[in-house]
Amino acid sequence: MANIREIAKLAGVSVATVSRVLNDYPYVKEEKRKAVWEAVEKLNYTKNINAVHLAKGRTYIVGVMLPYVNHPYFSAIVEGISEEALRCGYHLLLFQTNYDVQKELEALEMLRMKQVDGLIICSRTINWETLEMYKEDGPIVLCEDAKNDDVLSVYIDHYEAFLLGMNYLIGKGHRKIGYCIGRTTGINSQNRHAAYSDALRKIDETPREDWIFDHCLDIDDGKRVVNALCSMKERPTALLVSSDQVAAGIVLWGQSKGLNAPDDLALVSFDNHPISEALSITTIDLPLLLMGQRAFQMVHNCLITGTMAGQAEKLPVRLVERRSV
Amino acid sequence: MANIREIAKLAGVSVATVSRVLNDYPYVKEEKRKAVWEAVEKLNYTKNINAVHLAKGRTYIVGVMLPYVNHPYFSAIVEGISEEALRCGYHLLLFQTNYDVQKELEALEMLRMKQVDGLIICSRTINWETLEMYKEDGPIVLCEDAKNDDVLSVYIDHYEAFLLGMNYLIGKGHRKIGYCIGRTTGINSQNRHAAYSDALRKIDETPREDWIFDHCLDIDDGKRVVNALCSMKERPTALLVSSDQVAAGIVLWGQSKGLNAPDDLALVSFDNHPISEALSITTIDLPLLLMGQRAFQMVHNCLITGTMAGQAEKLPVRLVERRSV
DNA sequence: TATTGCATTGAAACGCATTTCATAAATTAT
DNA sequence: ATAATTTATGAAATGCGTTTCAATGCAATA
Repeated sequence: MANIREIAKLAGVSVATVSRVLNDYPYVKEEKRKAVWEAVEKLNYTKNINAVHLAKGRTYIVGVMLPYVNHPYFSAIVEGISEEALRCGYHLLLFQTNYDVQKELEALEMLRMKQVDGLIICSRTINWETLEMYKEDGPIVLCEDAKNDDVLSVYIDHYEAFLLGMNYLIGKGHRKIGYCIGRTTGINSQNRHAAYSDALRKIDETPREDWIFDHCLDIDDGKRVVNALCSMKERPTALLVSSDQVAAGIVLWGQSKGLNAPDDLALVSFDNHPISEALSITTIDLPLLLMGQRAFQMVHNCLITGTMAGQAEKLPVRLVERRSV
Repeated sequence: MANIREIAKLAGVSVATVSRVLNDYPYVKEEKRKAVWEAVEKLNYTKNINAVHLAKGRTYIVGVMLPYVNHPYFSAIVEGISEEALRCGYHLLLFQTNYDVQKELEALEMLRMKQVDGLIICSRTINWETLEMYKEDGPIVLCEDAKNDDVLSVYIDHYEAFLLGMNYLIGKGHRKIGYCIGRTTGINSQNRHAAYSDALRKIDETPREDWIFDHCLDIDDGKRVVNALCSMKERPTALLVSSDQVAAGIVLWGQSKGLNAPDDLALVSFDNHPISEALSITTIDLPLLLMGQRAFQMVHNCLITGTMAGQAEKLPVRLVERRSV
């Protein structure tokens, strides 16, 4: 593979001039410019981008840390990030973690090693203190409530969103309410649990452990929830479900068990994925695409301005009334 | 940021020795090893990975070219790739193309520039000849039928799969059959159309243009198809649908229009996504996760053995009978 | 004791593009 | 016509880790 020095020699100019031509800088005579392009053509030259990265100290790559990709929640965020990245000439490096702290650390190390110019964290397990150790290494944007102003974040206030759902159900007369969630750890989940408890406390009800369904991510999990509900002596009259996918599973598997929404079980879920519309599920719209877009914009903004002032942006949610309540 | 030379100076050894320690090579006295680690600690040293990439001529990154990520079909493939990549210590760089040739070329250029060690193409628009120009630059694996032995591919024989679906419907007595597809260009789509035509010809039916629904990707598109069907004087009795998502949309939106499966419209779709089970849709299982895994393994195999012998691996499909026919 | 061989270690070359600094030539301004 | 700019161009430094090659030291075999 030819390098820039060979081009310089063949074109009869210096490497600096070749670099100028290649990067479209002014102050190069037209004839030399032509000579360089001809040499490039003749030797079939292509830049070694790793040398460029080394010299520039930049890669124009942003890392995306997430537990997994094949879930609508995360792929929607990634789509948003990707859209913006594309527009700005950046690429995305995926760090799939499965919530493994070791893998999360690896992603952070990659920021330090300059593999990526910035990092977007869609979800995490790693603690706050560890995260802070990498603040100097490049912009990090969290897609969750940072509760902390010295880091960048774009987030959905899941306390508020859950409260919105709870109050809606309570307003419809429900008092025996449970919920489904992807995992119980994680800041989003904790916020949601707090909203759940607080809302119940207001109507003098106590949270019931057995009405909280963990590990609910996909349609299949709805089946599990339906089965569990069917074998309960006392069951909730309503569920708040953290994902439309799970709610869809509950609706569909519920039908086959004679557990119909909204009469036997009212449902309010989250995302406003097309599936919720098709199934007439009342849902709380989450601007996931927008969250991804804003996250990238924040990283990008830091990169071009050089400032890293912490800022947190809360995105609005909206209840979409349909027929599952 | 400290570099390897400063570490060497502080530890009182040569840079070669530092490199040996850092990379865990033998033949370094224990005391020097310790001195190096201490210097690393003291100066808070981290490798600049771009220098490593430049020196090694490898990045341990594999590129993934796809039109978009937020569709279950592609996110399943990416999940498979990612799983294997993780196991082998590789990372994934996303090239989202939206089927734009310019963007596809960019991904290929990144292979040439050594940004990535290999490339997996999930779907493409770019033509065969262009693709071949990058063969020398590193392993490229196609996730579609290459019909050509001098490139690597893992694929689902969509001709065969579509034929399987068609014959199943025909066996059930259907003769007026249409189909839904994501796009009409693309090799997979062409194969499917060929199977459709061939199957109809066998029973002396002619393909009907207005029973072929293009741009069908998501649940929403099912709505469009239902609306179109409802306003037809003569409508098909069965549809082959290239994605479970679309089939789900057709089933659900069909219900609200009094168009019920299987009586008013029989459906056979593809993927065997959980949603098809929940809706009892007869589907043809596509091993997407496996396809992703095998694709990565092929790239990886080329990288470690250095051989690039073209090979094509066909993955099996399987009809899952349920109640939409 | 002479010799083969492994353990250790460092100097220097290598991968390659970007960028700064100094210089020279060509214009424009005074 | 002279000073002040602007245009053009190359040498050399810079970013930084890996790897090869030669050399030295020390132990084991002949």
